[in-house]
Amino acid sequence: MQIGEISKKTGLSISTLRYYDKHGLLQNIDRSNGGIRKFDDKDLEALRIILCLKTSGMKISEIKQFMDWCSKGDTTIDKRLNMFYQQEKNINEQIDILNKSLKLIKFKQWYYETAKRDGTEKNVKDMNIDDYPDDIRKLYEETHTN
Amino acid sequence: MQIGEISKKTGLSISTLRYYDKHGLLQNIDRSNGGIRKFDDKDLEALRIILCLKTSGMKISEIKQFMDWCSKGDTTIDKRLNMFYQQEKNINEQIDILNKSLKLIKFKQWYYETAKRDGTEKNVKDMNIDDYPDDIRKLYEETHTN
DNA sequence: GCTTGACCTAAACCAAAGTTTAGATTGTAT
DNA sequence: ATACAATCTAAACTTTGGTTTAGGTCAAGC
Repeated sequence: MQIGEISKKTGLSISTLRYYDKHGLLQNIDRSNGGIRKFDDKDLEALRIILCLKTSGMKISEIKQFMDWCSKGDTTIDKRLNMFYQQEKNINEQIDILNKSLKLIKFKQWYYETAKRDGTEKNVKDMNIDDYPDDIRKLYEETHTN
Repeated sequence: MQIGEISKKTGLSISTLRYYDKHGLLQNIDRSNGGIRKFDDKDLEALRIILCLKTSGMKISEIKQFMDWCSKGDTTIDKRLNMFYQQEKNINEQIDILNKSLKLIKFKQWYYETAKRDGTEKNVKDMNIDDYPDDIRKLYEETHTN
């Protein structure tokens, strides 16, 4: 497979693929005699991991580190395993943060739904917290502490 | 409250707070006669939203758009409500992506745990998919389709 | 042999989200 | 009055993750 086909399969632009190659994320990609990159399934699998790590917030330089470990062989198995443990933690933290954001978003939805019904923000803005519906007050308290 | 105290309360650096102010995220912050910013609880509440929107992936320019709507009054209630609906969708999509990443991470944890036990990556690399444990094969199939 | 679309590199460019720097001002405490 | 920490601005700088541009090659079909 050539770079154009890989681009279509992964959704990454051709220039991004070349950028990743240049920065060491795609290690020992074959080349034709003329210098054209020849990708195989192993490269697609590497890209799957790269995309996974990238979308879960890992930096290019850290992904390169991992790829370097992969090339280095069995002596780095432990490092790679620990990286995946760490990345699991990172992802779970991100999900927690997103769920917390979601609570504030939900509260604001109620706030603006109320304002919309009233035709004005005034009433809901001046409303006493104790007069919020129970579930909304709970959201408010969870998102407005400390 | 002055900028240093707000910095401590929000965890944002002083320069970031000034950057946000400059880019219109903190609208009509009071100033002392000498020009020093005086923050109040309303500003802290605004920062709560700013942080929530930022950590859930919204760009500074989009957050500014929202703040501009807030300043514009009741005519923009609908736009603001819709923004919160849209942001809920965005967050849920992000969580989905993270959960998908988590599956590949889990698969790789098993892969490297096995390699670690064996002392080499060789066996597990060459292993037939049908010989994966059931739960792991499921993870593999969920993350290696299309 | 020639054309043509896909590919190549290096280097410049870009946007976002800040951070740093330099030099000036404020305002509180002694 | 003076010292001092905290604040101010404008402008330059930084990092990350690419994209764009310019000027070539490659290789398949006619």
